[in-house]
Amino acid sequence: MSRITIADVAKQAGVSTATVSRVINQTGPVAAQTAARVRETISELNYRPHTAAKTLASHRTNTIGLVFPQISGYYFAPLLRGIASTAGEYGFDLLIYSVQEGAAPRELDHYPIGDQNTDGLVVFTSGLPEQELRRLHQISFPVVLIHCTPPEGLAIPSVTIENKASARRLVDHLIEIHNRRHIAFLAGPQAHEDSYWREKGYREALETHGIAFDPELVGIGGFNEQIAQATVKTWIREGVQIDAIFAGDDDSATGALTALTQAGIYVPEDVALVGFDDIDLARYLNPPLTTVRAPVEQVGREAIQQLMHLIRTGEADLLTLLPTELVIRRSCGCN
Amino acid sequence: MSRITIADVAKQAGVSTATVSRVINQTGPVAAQTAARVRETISELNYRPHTAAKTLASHRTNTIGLVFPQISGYYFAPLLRGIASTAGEYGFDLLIYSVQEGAAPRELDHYPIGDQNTDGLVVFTSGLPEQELRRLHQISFPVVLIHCTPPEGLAIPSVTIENKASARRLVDHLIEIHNRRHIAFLAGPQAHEDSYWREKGYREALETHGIAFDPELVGIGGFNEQIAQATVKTWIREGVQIDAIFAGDDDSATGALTALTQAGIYVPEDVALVGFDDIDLARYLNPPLTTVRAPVEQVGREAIQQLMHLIRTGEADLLTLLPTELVIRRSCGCN
DNA sequence: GTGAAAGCGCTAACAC
DNA sequence: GTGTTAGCGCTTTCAC
Repeated sequence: MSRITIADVAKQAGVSTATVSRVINQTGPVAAQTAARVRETISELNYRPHTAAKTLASHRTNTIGLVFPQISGYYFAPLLRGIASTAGEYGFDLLIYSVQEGAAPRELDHYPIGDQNTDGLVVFTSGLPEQELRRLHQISFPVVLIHCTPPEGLAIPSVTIENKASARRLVDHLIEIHNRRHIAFLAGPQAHEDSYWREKGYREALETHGIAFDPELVGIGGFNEQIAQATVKTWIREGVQIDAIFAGDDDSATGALTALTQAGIYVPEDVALVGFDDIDLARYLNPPLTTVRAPVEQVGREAIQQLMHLIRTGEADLLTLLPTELVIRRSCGCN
Repeated sequence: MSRITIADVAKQAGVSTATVSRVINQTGPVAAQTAARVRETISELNYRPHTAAKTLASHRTNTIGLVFPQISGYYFAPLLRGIASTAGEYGFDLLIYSVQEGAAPRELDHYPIGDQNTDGLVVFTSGLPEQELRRLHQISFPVVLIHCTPPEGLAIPSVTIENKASARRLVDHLIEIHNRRHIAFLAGPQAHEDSYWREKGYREALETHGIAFDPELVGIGGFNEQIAQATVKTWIREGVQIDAIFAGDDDSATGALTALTQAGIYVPEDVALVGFDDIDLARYLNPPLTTVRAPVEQVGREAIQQLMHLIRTGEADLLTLLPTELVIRRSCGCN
């Protein structure tokens, strides 16, 4: 049962392998009649071109790679959906590699994904160490970053969402509509870019409204329910004066809500609460959570589009910022 | 900037390409000293073997393929995590293909994933049409199915979860502990295997307890919140007598809960409610939902393990059934 | 323990 | 419009 090759097809159809190749790839002219005969033979023989041979000969893998630090979180599925479907539309296959959680870091000289087996890479947040990123950049290998700024001096295109502006609008809303002045912020993990910009928006909103920034009111949320809950508990115990909480993401908002509720503090009457992300759960919380929605799937689509552009032309937009949208529910005090 | 090849390494290290290949793949004996020199040269030159060339020469892709009907749902991320991490542990790359939703069906003779570019496939539910499955089976290509029984006559290994037994235990619980006798079932989509077995478990529980099966009490849930809500609304309007609902999945349970609550019917006092899946939301519902938890990530791990076995030995277990676990909360009447 | 050389299945000049 | 053929970069006998 040895594999059927292009030579078999050529022989059976009474043409050369070059002609078969031409009809398959629609490269170069072939007489309509010949083409028809070849196509017939192909399906008769149930022939399928061997991907590796094609790649080796053409220097194109027709595959794009996706590197993920870990497969989890509410945004994973929609993001991958955007990426997979767009890649498919361009006729590209998708190779994915997710860094093993807690696994030993890969030896430098053997990442399973890269220029050896893809035409370009989409890298999510800190999926790849700076060194590998530099190497790829140096050999002009197409890479697009998602939710991540390139390291110093590397002009790598990136696509991400508008964090600052919507964080700011959210806090503006708290101040202007609901008259809150003592607004706490639950920060995400250290060095997390999304968290950084959300905090930035928070600070700008305060400043604009002449409210002094109080470092005491910035706590560790860790983009995590338990951590946020503990932090808010501490605030309550210590009697920190707060009339609103901007949680860095909806997970920490969920934890904050639990801490508040357990302490008999009413949301939004005593303390208004807002989050970021609009996870499924947000609308089921009690009260339903006011938050910000990001176009996650579209981030994936856009990343692939930029990557395709980069592969084809060598150029792409250095920064693509996708707009986010306020989702007003009841936890801020509305309704 | 032409690519560094094995020949460059060989030359620089003063050996033949065969020797370099041997140290890279640890195939065949090499003097320790020679090996060291070669390794040094490799990292000096920053050499990376070209995947396609390797594949072409060795007839092994070292890649496994994953076919998905669509990227969504609560189980997607953990399932993929199980698959990706296990594949990685075996040193395999992961190529994924998800059928475009609403896209025209692929031409028969060109699936982007298959024997041309992978060593084996994991297929989720109805990811691949029967015809392609038959073709692959015929050429003895390794395939493992997830959450899906192979078509008639094809002995393809599959791994899935215990639906029937836990559905039955759930309904037993409703009958024995909470004394319910008029238990409705919200079925999933037509021909959905999980739904089929869950209903089977439901029927068995009824039968065991001498409760006649009443077709009136089986409604369309569609594994969907809206559909389930509409169905339950209809039941209420028509005055169907019900003291419990077994929703085929948690999404339909959520819809059922909304319909019940809106009609002023108390859960669990008037009508007990149970679901299946244990989605994140389940514990946040009011009351928290009693349901069944499936080891989703482990399904992925197991599928890859079976596939690896199949690739290596040509054999695998025809059916792997992973146990599920009752998660008792308050919507059934407990506590 | 090591090297020479024949492919693996395809593409892409180039010639006709 | 079509055929010939030289690689693509690697693995793998087979000698030595």
